[in-house]
Amino acid sequence: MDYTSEFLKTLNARGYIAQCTDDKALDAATNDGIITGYIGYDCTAPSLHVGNLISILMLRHLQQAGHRPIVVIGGGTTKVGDPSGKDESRQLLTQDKIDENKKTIRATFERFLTFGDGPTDAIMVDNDEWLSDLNYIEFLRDYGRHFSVNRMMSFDSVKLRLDREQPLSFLEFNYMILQAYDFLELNRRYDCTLQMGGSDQWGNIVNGIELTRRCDQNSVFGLTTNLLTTSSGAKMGKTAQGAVWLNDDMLPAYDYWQFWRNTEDADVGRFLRLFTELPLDEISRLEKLEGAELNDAKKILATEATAMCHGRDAAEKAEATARDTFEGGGTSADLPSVAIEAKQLAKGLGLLEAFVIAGLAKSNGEARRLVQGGGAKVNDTAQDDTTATLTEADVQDGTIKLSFGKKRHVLLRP
RNA sequence: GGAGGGAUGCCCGAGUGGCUAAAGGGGACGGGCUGUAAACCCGUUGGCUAUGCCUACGUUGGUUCGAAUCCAACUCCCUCCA
Repeated sequence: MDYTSEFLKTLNARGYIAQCTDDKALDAATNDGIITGYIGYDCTAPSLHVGNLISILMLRHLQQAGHRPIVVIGGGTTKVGDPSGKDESRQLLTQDKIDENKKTIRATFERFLTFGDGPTDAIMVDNDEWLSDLNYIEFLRDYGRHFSVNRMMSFDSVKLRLDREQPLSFLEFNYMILQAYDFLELNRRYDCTLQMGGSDQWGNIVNGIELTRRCDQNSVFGLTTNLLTTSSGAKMGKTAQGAVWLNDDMLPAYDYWQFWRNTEDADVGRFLRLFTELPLDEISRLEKLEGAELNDAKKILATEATAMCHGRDAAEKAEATARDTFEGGGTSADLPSVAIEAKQLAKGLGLLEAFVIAGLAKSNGEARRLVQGGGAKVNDTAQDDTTATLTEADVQDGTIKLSFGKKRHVLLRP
């Protein structure tokens, strides 16, 4: 449909929207004045990853369009565990671990949103505040009666698990009720009328909307985005090292830049619209580039996306480092580096061990296979001897450059 | 509570006394081709002080020269019955 509000027009033009519970009414509401919208994040890991990025950017667009975003940290719901999209119960996290994760996740949002006390300033709340104090019997009588088990069984998050004959604990079964209650509570506390999320959250969101209507007769909205996949259908956000984290102590800005730089051709336009804030006509020009020229668009994508997450300086530094490394064929002093002791070189550091110390290989065995497969380089020279050692003679300009394949490089600094 | 079925490497899944560090597939990684892309082709995919040693087929014991494979007990899951 054709939207009239700035918020929905932007999301639509940039390809964010998958489903909306009532897009006409939401369009009208966002035109009418400031609305408050929220997205919840469970703290199952110490950092969010690119899979969460779309939703974070939706909050950002919400704020830029003159509305108020709420970030809900799932301190309470994490204790239960969302069964959506998972085959098996996740291991339950300890309270300590949850608290720790909460702390490190918070920082990420400050890059993307403006927090404060103003009418459109973002706020962050933890659902542990209201969930942990619930009284079981009271909760069941007040809210549990609004949920039909028959209906709950039909939601994908539950149905998929049952169809695949995977166990679903009663604990997890309650997740959707708690998330629904979150929405009701946010509506009461902050007049929040919109919940957004990935399309896997559709069921949970709809439950919250219904609960709010049944309890308080308020009508609220849900809006979802498509889950992020590459054109070739692969789940996005995994690299050799694991997930693509947003916190730079989990993944350096250089590696984050590299992640975007390696985008598939077919995804460039889509990603530029979703993950950068370049004007749309500029994007349509970039995505029309063909062949090797498309690489220029990928560099812009990488730099813009990295700038938003790690700052413009870090992004440009990553770009320069990549240029030196890949196009200059040389070594940039800004590649990720690992310190080693001079003593180790004096007595000769095993080649395999060096790769492990650098964090490029998980074990000597992996390093050995790399050498045997012809993918190991020292100072850009291929290595074929698994028993070789590194000495002071290998130090060039104060470092030894180790390469794992063509793309992953680390400098050892004695 | 009863009856039956199941648990294998990152995932799926074959194996039902020695030839099994365990077929096959997926994923991942490396190489080739390219454009730091995709597709395709080739290779690798438990660890180590390495012509050997250690760990591994739910857990713990047992039988055997030898067990993922046979036996017992236990744990967990699934299906049906009550």
